Amino acid sequence: MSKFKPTIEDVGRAAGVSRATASRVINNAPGVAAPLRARVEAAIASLGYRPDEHARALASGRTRAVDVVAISCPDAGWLGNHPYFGRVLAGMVPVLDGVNTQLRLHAIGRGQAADAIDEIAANATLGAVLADVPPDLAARFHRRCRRVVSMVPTSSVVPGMAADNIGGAYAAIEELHRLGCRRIAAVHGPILNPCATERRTGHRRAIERFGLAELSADEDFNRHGGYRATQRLLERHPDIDGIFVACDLMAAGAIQAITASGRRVPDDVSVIGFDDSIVASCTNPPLTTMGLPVEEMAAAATRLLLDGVPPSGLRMRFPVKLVRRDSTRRVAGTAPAEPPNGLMNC
Amino acid sequence: MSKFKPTIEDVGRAAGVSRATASRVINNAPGVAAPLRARVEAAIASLGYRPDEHARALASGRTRAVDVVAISCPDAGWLGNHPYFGRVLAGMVPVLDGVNTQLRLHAIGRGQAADAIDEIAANATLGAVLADVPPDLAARFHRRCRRVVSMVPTSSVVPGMAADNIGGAYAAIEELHRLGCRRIAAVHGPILNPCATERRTGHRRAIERFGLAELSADEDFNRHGGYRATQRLLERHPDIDGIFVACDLMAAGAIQAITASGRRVPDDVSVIGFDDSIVASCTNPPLTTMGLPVEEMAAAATRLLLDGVPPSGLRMRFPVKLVRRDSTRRVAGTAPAEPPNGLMNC
DNA sequence: ATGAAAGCGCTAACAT
DNA sequence: ATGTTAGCGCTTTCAT
Repeated sequence: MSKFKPTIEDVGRAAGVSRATASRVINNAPGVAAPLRARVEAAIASLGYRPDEHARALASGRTRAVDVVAISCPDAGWLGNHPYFGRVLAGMVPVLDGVNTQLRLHAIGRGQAADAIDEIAANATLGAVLADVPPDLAARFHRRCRRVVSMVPTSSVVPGMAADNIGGAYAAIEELHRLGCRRIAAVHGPILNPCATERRTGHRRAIERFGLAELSADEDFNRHGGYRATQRLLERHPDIDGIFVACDLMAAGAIQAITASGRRVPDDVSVIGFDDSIVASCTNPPLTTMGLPVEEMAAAATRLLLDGVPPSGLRMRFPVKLVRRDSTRRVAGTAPAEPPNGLMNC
Repeated sequence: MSKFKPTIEDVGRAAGVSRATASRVINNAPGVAAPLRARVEAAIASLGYRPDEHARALASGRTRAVDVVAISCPDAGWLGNHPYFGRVLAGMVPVLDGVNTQLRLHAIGRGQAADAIDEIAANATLGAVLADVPPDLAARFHRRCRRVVSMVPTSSVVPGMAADNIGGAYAAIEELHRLGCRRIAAVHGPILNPCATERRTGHRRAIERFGLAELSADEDFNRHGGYRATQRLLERHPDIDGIFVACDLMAAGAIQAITASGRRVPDDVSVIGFDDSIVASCTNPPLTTMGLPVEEMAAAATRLLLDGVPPSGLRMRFPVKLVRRDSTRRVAGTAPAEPPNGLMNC
């Protein structure tokens, strides 16, 4: 493997054409005769030519980069600790691999969020994946730059990845009901959060369908919130026998609160979470949860950006599917989950 | 805020000097008279000049980038799911912020690891942070490129961030002993893993010091491994009353296994983990653990790379400190952990 | 110590 | 359809 790095000039020479023609082929621009194009492509292959991204960026004025933006809570280690972001990155990296595109990570604090959004939008090239950006800021970004896709349903004009949150929440309640639970409570996320809203809707539909009482509480999407909400719920309605919790982190807190109240999971209270993140297999008992294909969604979002400007209002739908572990009662005749009841790989 | 982006030419003109001089000031190269330097600096400030990284890279032949490399298990969603990597990134991002340096993320599979390492080393610019790279590959990287720092102690020539794994493990056993445990077992990580080795050493020293029997098992650093090891240990030594587990993920499995055996945590068996990652607060009961300052370590590693070539064999030491939650018995007179016994922010 | 000038590898007008 | 040429913004000799 030689040290020499071929330039477009070399390619042109090898193919017996000018630099410009080589450039056209590389960027598959129109206006190159088929035979020439073939020769250039052969030259590229045989030389192992790879365009220099810096020269390209300098000459054309545009860079190839995808931005990932997340609002970080300054007080917490959010970005770092929250299982969600790692999954988003994990989904993006493989699709960016080999397409000469840099991945820029932005963690912006709540305070200067609007300015940061403007700045990122102004410098965007291929576009941005919004990992956890509230609707108003997402819309703001979209107003300044169309090359953007949100990982969650948000302002209706902003292209977004739409997991079936409604169906997932409905299915969770349905499962609890099938398991025999009749006093089913729900721990929801923040009022303003779009995902939380959808999951709330699914829950509401299900309780209407099954004729259940509405027992619910709202809190922030974190373990502590889940703990508090569950504690409150249990005090107010001691006969609760099943809880749907709108995210795994909260569900971890819910299980702790149930245990602290002297009840057992799932014997006294069944719990279903949402996400299927790493924490789902680390709770005790391991958490039954509605699995979200976060990595796939992130990959799809990235591909969208790579392919051009995503059409405004686009929604890509993703299914949410039940992952049974041990925080829900087992119905007679059902095989127990594979011991030790979690992902084998974690 | 105008749309105009000043170039080095503008700076030169504003300062009444040539482009070359401006360039020298920008790169603080020697050979510029103090007064001129001051004028150029003033011009830069007033114009809000920011050098174009692409032009710079093209002209100089070098880019400003820091690589992060992690070995990913292909079968698992490792990079995405493992709480560790998110923390590493979270530590790096803030120090890279505003220094015009790109962060390249590499997740390489076990198979083509050596090739990938060579490739990354060949293209490294500011250098690489090795997040989870085994000693032989770390050494290989270092042989090809000195601009590298490992997040864990590894081959002795490779600069590394060294958490006090030995002291941490020792302190964990010490705590268990203080709490009254006398049949203390240890669940260790893989034989070849440097961190696991150090934690094993700390454990060994402590049991010698306290005159305890050596009850231990080795498994992979994941929940499943922790589960299996604990299960085995409990079968062989039913009188175990405390377990030190070499990482939080394993500890989550350990708690599950203890519960599954009909014992209670911490009443029958106390558990101490290692890392203080997100999962530590999500187990049930919340996990007492030895906290590792991963974000700080990653930040330090990044700064090292930014500052030049880290000296071979460098070790930066970081303390590991006990975080008390509820998986360890409470001694009489000790205040209970803050309810709900976890990080308030997660 | 400072400036002039030649590229870095590529794209994009403009010619042909 | 293809080639020629002029930069993109910067670093870096080489003169002065």
